[in-house]
Amino acid sequence: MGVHVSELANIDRAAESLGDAAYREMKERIIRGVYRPGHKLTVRAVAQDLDVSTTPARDAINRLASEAALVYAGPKTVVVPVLDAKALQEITLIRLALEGLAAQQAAEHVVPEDVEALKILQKKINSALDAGLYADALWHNKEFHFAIYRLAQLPHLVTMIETLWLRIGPSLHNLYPEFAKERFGVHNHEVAMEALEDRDGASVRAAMENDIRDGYRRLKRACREKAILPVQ
Amino acid sequence: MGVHVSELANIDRAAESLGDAAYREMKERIIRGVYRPGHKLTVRAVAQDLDVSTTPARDAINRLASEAALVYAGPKTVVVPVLDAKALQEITLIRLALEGLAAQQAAEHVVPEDVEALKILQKKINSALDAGLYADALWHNKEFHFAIYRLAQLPHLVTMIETLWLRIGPSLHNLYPEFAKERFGVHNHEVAMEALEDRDGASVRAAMENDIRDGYRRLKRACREKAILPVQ
DNA sequence: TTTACAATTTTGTTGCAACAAAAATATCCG
DNA sequence: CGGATATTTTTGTTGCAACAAAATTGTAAA
Repeated sequence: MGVHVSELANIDRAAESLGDAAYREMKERIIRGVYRPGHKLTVRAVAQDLDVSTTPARDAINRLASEAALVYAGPKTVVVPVLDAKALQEITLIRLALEGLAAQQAAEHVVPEDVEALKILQKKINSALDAGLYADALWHNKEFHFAIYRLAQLPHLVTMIETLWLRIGPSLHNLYPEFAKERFGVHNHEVAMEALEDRDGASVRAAMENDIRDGYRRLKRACREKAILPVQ
Repeated sequence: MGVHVSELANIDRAAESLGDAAYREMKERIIRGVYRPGHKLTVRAVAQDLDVSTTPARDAINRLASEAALVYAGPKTVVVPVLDAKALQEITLIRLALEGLAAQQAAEHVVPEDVEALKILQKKINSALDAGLYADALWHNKEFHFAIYRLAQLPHLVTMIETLWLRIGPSLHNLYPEFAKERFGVHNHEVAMEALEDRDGASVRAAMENDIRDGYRRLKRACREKAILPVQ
């Protein structure tokens, strides 16, 4: 078995197995929109992409499929999921419950420094929108949300929310710039930060729930106007 | 042509692979308490138990670990999770959010035949308790809960709830018969069924939330009184 | 041209051996 | 005997070849 150059990037991850690294890399690519909805993934193609053998590639694909970040489209075909209205609605319902809970609990542990960090993240979102870098804006938006959710100090909950974002993430990239142009969530984010400063859990929850609902409406509208066609 | 996520339930997947079968079998054993909390699982031991090679055994272990149904207790050791107070509290919080949502939505789709089926399940719970078959009572209790949750017709949600039950399941078996003796949930279940007959979502949710909270209290108390020591 | 069917290629799965890291055991020296 | 060190065993990981099933391509007859 060969030693790979990827060790240059992360020295301290020597303990991580190739399968775990492949999983992380694939997850990142899915979230960042490298693989578009409908894209078919094969063990050997992924292995070649990541420069590993079939075993770690298969490990990564299976793990992502078991989290529903990838879905089975046939007996021997795994694809990046294509969101339809029904799935979008269900995932939004679950997101409201879980992210609402995380947002509310965040108020229990927040300290002023956390809000400062959030303000910096919000600035990054705004800058990315100004520059038209919509993929970056989406990324920073994700960072903003999870910075809040992590404050709740409920690791299981954060992990579960991540799997939900993984399921809708790919479809977001088919929708910008139309989606991002409307300055998603700026107001809701401001309200959430103010509520965090007041340690007002109910208001934090309300703000984040509004953000999720606003995103849902835009996404639903965009899905109607512009059919999301799978690639390949 | 891409496949939409909600269609996945309708697509019957081809013959089950050995890895999937191993996963199912291991999951069943964990839920039924064959492997107790703290039990260490090795690839080769599982392979021998299930009479398959190491590859499907490793697939099953990795998948269960990625769902947190098994946890890493060291660099090279996967064990059945031992519940501590903090984890129990967090999972209960998430259960309240998710199972509450499922219970409420169940009222939107319930038909009288569903309630009849629930009454039969409740009878099975009572019979098992009468006979002192506590493991059976736990099993039927699980069936009762999920029969309600499935009514919500939200497959993603049901899957997520299942992973939560998988995390606390093993520890339940360390607690009965003390745990089961108190006739868990009989009253709450009755209330839930009446609310379902009235299609009163808020009341179904309240009943199931009460059931979860009652279980949580008993579990917490039992954990305090009787330390759950890992086996081996 | 179209359709049915055979040949070929692609692809996921499975078992297994080699390897390295960790754990367990044995050994030796004070 | 005690503790440190060397040795052996256990164990997860990785790469790979063989296999069967599915998808694709090629081919020929109508």
